[in-house]
Amino acid sequence: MVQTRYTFKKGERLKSVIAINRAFSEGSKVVKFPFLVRYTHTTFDADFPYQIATTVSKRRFKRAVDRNRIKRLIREAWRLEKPRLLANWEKGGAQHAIVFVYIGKEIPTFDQCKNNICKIVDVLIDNPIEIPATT
RNA sequence: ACGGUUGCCUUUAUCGCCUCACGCAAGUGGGGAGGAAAGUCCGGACAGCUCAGAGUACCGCACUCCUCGAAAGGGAGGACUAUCAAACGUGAUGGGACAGAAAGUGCUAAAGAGAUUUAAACCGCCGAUGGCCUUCCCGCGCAAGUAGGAAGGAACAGGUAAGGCUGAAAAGGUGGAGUAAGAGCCCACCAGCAAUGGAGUGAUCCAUUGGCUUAGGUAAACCUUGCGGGCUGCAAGACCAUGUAAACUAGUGCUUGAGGGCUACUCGCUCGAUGCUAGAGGGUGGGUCGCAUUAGAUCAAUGAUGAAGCAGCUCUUCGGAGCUGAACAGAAUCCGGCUUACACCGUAAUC
Repeated sequence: MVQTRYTFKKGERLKSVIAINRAFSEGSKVVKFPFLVRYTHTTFDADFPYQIATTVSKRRFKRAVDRNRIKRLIREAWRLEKPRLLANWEKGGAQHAIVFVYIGKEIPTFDQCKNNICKIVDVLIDNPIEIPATT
C-alpha cells in the first residue's frame, strides 16, 4: 500500500444487530463530548479491521435532515482519521465493532467532529482492545 | 389575499459514497432528492384473502349540474347567512358536514304564569246572559214581604286567550272591522305551508288559488332517508436458503368430523387428520423478487475541504477587506388530488 487510502466502503458499516447489542451491553466506553463511543471485539466476513455504526437520537433532533447531516459528518471524520489505526493491521487480524453515539444538542461543525474523532482515535491506539479467548 | 417559480448561483480541484454499463483486473464513462420528498387526509393502480357471494351490523358521503380513471379534487350555478353600499328593484365581497325536526325518542340551563296537546290552572280583561246585593219607580198587601221595571255594585256561575316584566322560541306579523271583553271570527297587505300552472337539465325561481284545525332549537344526540363501500395493505405478497424435535407430557378429534379459512356476526362456500389445544423445551431470525422509462437502497447513497467568478450586505485610508449565498425540509412500490411549512417574484388592498 504505497499511498494512504481514505475509503469508507460498504463492508465497513456495522449492520449486525447482535454485534451492536454486544457493543452496548459488554463493550468498552469512551466519552469525548459530544460523542459517546462503544466498541467491542467481534468477527465478520469483510476484510476490514473495524465496522462502525452511527446513531443520533430522534428525541434530540426532530428532523431527519439534521440527523442525516450529523451522521455524514461523523462518517467523514472517521474516514479521514481511520488510517492511523490501520498501520499494523493485516488481513485476518482482529476485528472490532464501534458505535458512535452523538449526545450533543446542536449540530456540530466539521472541525469539531474531526478534532473529537481524532482524540477518540488516540484513545483507541493507546488502549488496544483485549481479545477474549475464543473457546 | 390571489397567482407564478426545478425553489438561490456558476465553474473547478482533491478525497469519498450509492448505482448502471464496459473490462480478467486496475480502472474508465453515465446517473444520483423535493415542491412540498412532509402530514398520511381522500382516490386509484397493484397484491393476497376462494369465485369476491347473500343478509345484518358497521363505516363513509349528503343543495344542483358538469368534469376527471376516481375521490371529500376542479369548474359553474342555486338557496341561506354576515358585512358593506344602497334605498326597496337590488349590487359587491366573504362564509360552510346547506338531506330530514310535519316518523319516533331524548335533551332544552337561567329567566318566566307557562317550554311542547303549557291550556284554561295563575295574574289580568269582561261579566252582555243567569243568579246575588243596594237604591229608586210602579202594582198588591195593615205589615213583614213580593211580581215587574230602571240605575248602580260585587265578581257567584260563566265568557275570553288580546295583555302578563321572561326568553333563541310563547301558537303567524301589522293595521282595520267587530265585541260585554275578545279571538284568522271577518277584511287588507306581508310571511310561511300546500296544490296547480309556467321557466330551468337541475338545485330553484315566478304567478294563481286554498285553508291557516298541524307549533322553537338541537340530527357535530339517538335516529330516518338516499347513495356508496367485501376485508387487509408492499411489514401486501412470491420464491430461495439456513436450522431444529415428524421427538416428550396431558387433553381432544378422525366423515355422526376437532379445528382452520373467507368479514365483526348469521348464512353459504371451502380446506380438513403425520390434526388441534395446552405445557415444558429445541431451532431460525439470512437473501432474491415485488422495486421503478436515467435517483434508488435494504440499517438504508446523494458528503467533506479548498479555489475562481457572480450576486447581496457592511466597513473603507477608495487600493480593497470582511461576511453571506439561504428558508422549509431528506426519496423507500408507484400515480392523481388535498392540506400544512417556507423563500423569491408579480398583482391587489390596508396601515
